[in-house]
Amino acid sequence: VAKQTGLSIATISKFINGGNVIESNRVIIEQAIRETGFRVNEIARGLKTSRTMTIGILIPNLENVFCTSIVANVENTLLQQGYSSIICDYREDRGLEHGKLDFLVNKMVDGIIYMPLDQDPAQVARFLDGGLPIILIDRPIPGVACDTVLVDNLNASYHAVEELITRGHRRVGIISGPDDIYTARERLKGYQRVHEDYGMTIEPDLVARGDYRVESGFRLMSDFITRQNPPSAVFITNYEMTMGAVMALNENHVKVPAELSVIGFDNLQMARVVSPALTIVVQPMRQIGETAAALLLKRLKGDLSGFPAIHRLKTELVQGESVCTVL
Amino acid sequence: VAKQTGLSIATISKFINGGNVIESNRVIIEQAIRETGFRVNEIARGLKTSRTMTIGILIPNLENVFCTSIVANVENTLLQQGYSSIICDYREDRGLEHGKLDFLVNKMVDGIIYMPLDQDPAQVARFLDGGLPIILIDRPIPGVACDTVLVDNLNASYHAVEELITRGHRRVGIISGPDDIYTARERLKGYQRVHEDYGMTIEPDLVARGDYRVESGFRLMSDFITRQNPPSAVFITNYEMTMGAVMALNENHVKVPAELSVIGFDNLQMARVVSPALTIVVQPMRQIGETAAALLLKRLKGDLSGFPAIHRLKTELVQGESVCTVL
DNA sequence: TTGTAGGCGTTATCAA
DNA sequence: TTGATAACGCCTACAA
Repeated sequence: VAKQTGLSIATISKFINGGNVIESNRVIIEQAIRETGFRVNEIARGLKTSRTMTIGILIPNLENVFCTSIVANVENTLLQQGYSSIICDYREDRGLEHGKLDFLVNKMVDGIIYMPLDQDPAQVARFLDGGLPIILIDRPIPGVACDTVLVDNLNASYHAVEELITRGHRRVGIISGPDDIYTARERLKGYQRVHEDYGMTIEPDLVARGDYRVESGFRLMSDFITRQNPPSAVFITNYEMTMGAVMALNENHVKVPAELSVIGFDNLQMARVVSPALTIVVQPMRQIGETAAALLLKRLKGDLSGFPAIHRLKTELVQGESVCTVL
Repeated sequence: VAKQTGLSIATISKFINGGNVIESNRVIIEQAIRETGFRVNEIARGLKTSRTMTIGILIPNLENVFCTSIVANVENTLLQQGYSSIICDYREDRGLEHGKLDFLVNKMVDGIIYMPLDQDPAQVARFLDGGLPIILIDRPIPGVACDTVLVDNLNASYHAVEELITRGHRRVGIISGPDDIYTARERLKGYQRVHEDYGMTIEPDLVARGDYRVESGFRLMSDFITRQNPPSAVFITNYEMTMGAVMALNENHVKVPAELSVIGFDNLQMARVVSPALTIVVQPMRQIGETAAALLLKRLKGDLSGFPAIHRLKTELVQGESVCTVL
C-alpha cells in the first residue's frame, strides 16, 4: 500500500497506531498517505484485533420516535468514548429480529444495545455465553441474566390514572397495548392496581385492547366516545395510539377536557401541538440512552460488577390542559 | 473451526457457500456447525471477497421523521435483494459527517445512500473515483457527477403558495429555512417565483428566515401573529418549524383558518392531530427511499447506464381545513 | 527506530 | 468431491 515510501509496512503500521518514527520518515509517510488516499481497512484490523470499536444497536422500528430518540442518546455517549455504532431495525418482525442480531454479531460488534420483541431467553443467552455484552432496553427478557435498562411502566401508568381518579373521575377508560409486549402488560397492571388501591372496581368495558399502532388508537377512542355511556376520562398507553386517539377526538369534535379528559403518552412536542395541550406521561429517553450506553461501556472495559444490573428509571407526568376536575 | 468433522476447511467453506458435498458429509457438517455454534465471520469474508453485501446509509439526524421514514423504505427494498444496511447519522455536524462517511467506507460497504449537509464536491468525489457507488438523496451536491434522488422543492413550494394566492390571500408570509440547505433555498425560490408569476411584489417583512428547528418555527410564527399588520396566510417550509408554528398558534389562541390560513410541511399524521386538520405539502418518502435503493442496486450490479441519474419526484398538496378563502 | 515473520478466518486456485 | 495452499490487509512480537 503505502510502501512507496521505501519503508516497511510494519513501520507504517506503527506510525498509524501512534508509534514513534523519526521525524524525516514521519513527513514521508504522511505525504504518501495523502497521495495514495490510503485508509486503514477496518475490516482487516477488526479481523486481527477482534475488536472493532463498533457497537450494534437493534430496535424494533426506525420510524418510532421513542426508539430513535433513545438511539440518538446512546450514540452520543458512545461517540465520546471513540465507539461507532451500527444501527439496525427489525421492523417489528421476529424473523428479521434474529437475522439482524446475527448480522451484528457477524460484523463482530463489541457489544449490543437491544430492544427485544422476542422473549425467548435462548436467543440472547447464546451470545451472552460467548462473552458478548448485551444491554436490553425498554423490555426485559425473563429467564436470562442480562443487563437491562427500563422504565417503571407500572407506576407510570399508576400515577397517570391516579391523577384522573383524584381529580374526581370514576369511570376511567384505558387504551392498552398488545399482551405480548412487556410495557403494555405493565401499564395495564398499573391501571388495575390503582383501581384496587382506591377500592374501585374495573368495568371490563373500559379496558380497550389496542396494538400500539395509530389506527387502533383511532378506532378504540372512536368507540369510547360514541357509546351511550362513555367514560369521563381515557388514558392512552403509548405514543402512536395517543396520536390516533387525538385524531378521533378531532374528527368527532369532542371538547377536551370539558367532555372528556385525556392523558396520553410519550411525545412532549406532540402534546404541545395538540390543542389544548395534552397531559402526558413522558419517559426519560435521554436517561435511558445514556444509562444503557454507560453500562455497556463499563462492560466493555471488563467491569462486570453488579451483573446483571437492572436500571428502572422513573417517568414524569407532564401537565397539560386535557384533564378537568369533576366535582 | 468446524474441522472437528475430520474434513478440510476448504470443503466446509464450499458447503457453506452452496457447493456440493456428498450427502454423508453434509450431515456431519451440519451437525458440527450446530454443536460448535459456528458462524461465519463476515469480517474475514469481507476481507477476502471485498464485497460485504452491506450498504451504508448516512443521514443528518435520526430523530427526524422525514429521514427515518426514507431510510425505512430504502432498507425494505435493499433487504429483498439480500443486502443489509448500516445506518449512521451525523447529528447535523459537519465534522461528524465526514467521520461517519469514512467509517462507512472503512467498514467496506458496497455502496452508500447519503443525505449530505456539506456541499463540498471533493468529499464525495474521492469515493466515487474509488468506484464506490453513492446515491445522494434530498439534496444534490453541485459540481460532482453523482446519482441523486430528490424532490421538486421549488414547485412544491410554488403550488402551496399558489393555493393561498388563488384563494384570495394577498399577503402571504413564509417561514423559510437556512440558506445553506438546498431544499430551503429551493422552497424560497418557489415562493418568489409564484409571486412573480402572479405579478405580486414580495414584502420583505413577510419572509422570515428560520433554521428548520422547532423553536424557530415557534418564534417566527409568534412574531407574525403579534404584528399590528399580520399576513393573512403563512406557509411553513419544513416539519419541525411547522410544529413550532402550530404551538405558537395554540398558545396565542389564534383561530385557524378564520384569523390566519396556514400551510405546513411533511407529516401527514401530525397534520391530522392538529385541529383543524392542517393543509400540508407531503413529500413521497416512500418513493424517495425506493427509488434511491433501486438505483443503488442497479449500480451495484455494474449497470452504469444513465449516470449520473437525477430523479426529481413530485410532492403533493394534501388539503386540510387550515386555509380559508378570502373574498 | 526499523524490518521480518506469522497469523486472524475466509475464499479461490489448482491438484489430487 | 475434496484438500493443500496462497492470498486478503492488518497487527504484534521479536530480531536487527
